[in-house]
Amino acid sequence: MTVSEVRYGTGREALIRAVVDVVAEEGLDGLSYRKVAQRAHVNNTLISHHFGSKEAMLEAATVWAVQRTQQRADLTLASAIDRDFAETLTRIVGEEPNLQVFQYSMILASRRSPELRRIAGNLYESYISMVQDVLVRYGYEPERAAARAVFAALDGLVLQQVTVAEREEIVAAITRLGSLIERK
Amino acid sequence: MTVSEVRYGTGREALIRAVVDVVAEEGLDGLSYRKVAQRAHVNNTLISHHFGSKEAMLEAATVWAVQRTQQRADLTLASAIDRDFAETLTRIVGEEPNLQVFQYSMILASRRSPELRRIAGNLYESYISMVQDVLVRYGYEPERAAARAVFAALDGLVLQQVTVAEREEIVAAITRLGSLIERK
DNA sequence: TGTCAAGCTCTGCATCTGCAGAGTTTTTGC
DNA sequence: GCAAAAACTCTGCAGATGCAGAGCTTGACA
Repeated sequence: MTVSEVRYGTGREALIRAVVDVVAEEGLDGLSYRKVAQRAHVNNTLISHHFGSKEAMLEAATVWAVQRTQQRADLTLASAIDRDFAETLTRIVGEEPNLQVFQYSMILASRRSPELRRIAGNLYESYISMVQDVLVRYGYEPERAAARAVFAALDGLVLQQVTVAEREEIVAAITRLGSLIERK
Repeated sequence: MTVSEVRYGTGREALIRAVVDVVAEEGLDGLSYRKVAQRAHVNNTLISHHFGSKEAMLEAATVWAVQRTQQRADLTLASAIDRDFAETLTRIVGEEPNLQVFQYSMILASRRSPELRRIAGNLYESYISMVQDVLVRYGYEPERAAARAVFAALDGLVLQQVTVAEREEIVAAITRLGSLIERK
């Protein structure tokens, strides 16, 4: 029996990380047991062992990605949407773009999966709450619509960053967003 | 030979429409020649005949979707980001959600395809220009950063509409966005 | 040290996939 | 009306896929 390249007992997490990378780089259409396993340096049937099905594997990877993103969001926590914040957010996104791309893929996939929809809905609500806190510091009443709109702007700009735009363009847009919402 | 259910000569467009629907409903991972052909009511090998490959079929569908979206965007053209605009935009999105979902899928896929990246980049730039025109009417200088940010907010809100949020929430957020950017 | 459960690999298979090549049908243009 | 091109269908196939079932390895615990 071939000895696995990962430490015994760490295969599950290696698979999850591999899922995120493969999906981000090759899309959900490029995802297969063999590709994930190769990336994780384990045997592909370990996927069935740990997750049972492809769908369950994706759900587990989504939960992992969400947790990881929220840890990193805590590092980004802002009291203002200014240039510092823009530089920090785009730097963090740029360090691990696959994490974001994977999540956008799963957001879209949530249309076909009640469980993913629940996870995605909760994730977005938590982000909207964080933005709402920031808006309160800007002097706004705590209201959902404004927070949702501002969060959507950040979400949309991150989507542009990982797809068609340059980081500097996103830094400028986020900074400008901050000045747009300043109470005058 | 089985008689096709679509009028002779219209198979190509039927396939393209079917691609958009299948991708939106089942993801790129759920896309196959047989599924698309079944949806289009033609024989699956007509795909090879018209497009040559799966990738080329997706590019053709993207071009079609972009053109169709831009026609519909012209119907949405706003002089203001207000409640009327919000109702119209969300209504149009709600009438044909698959078109939007397909495009988000292809935006993500553009990371892996120079041609898709070019198409997506152009599409986004044209939208940002439209938003810039609106901002000029609001009394803003013609500058890219603000337009990009406001377009991103609309893009992010449409993404939420087709995934995790209710239409009324999006209407409220777009309306609120309008008031946030009003010069005071 | 031995046992058992969890982690892991190997073998195998039914089904699906993209698409090649040949043949049929419809349209176009002279 | 006929020939050629475009549109379309049928048959077939090599390769890929998810995952079942059996067996091997490692770690935990008594």
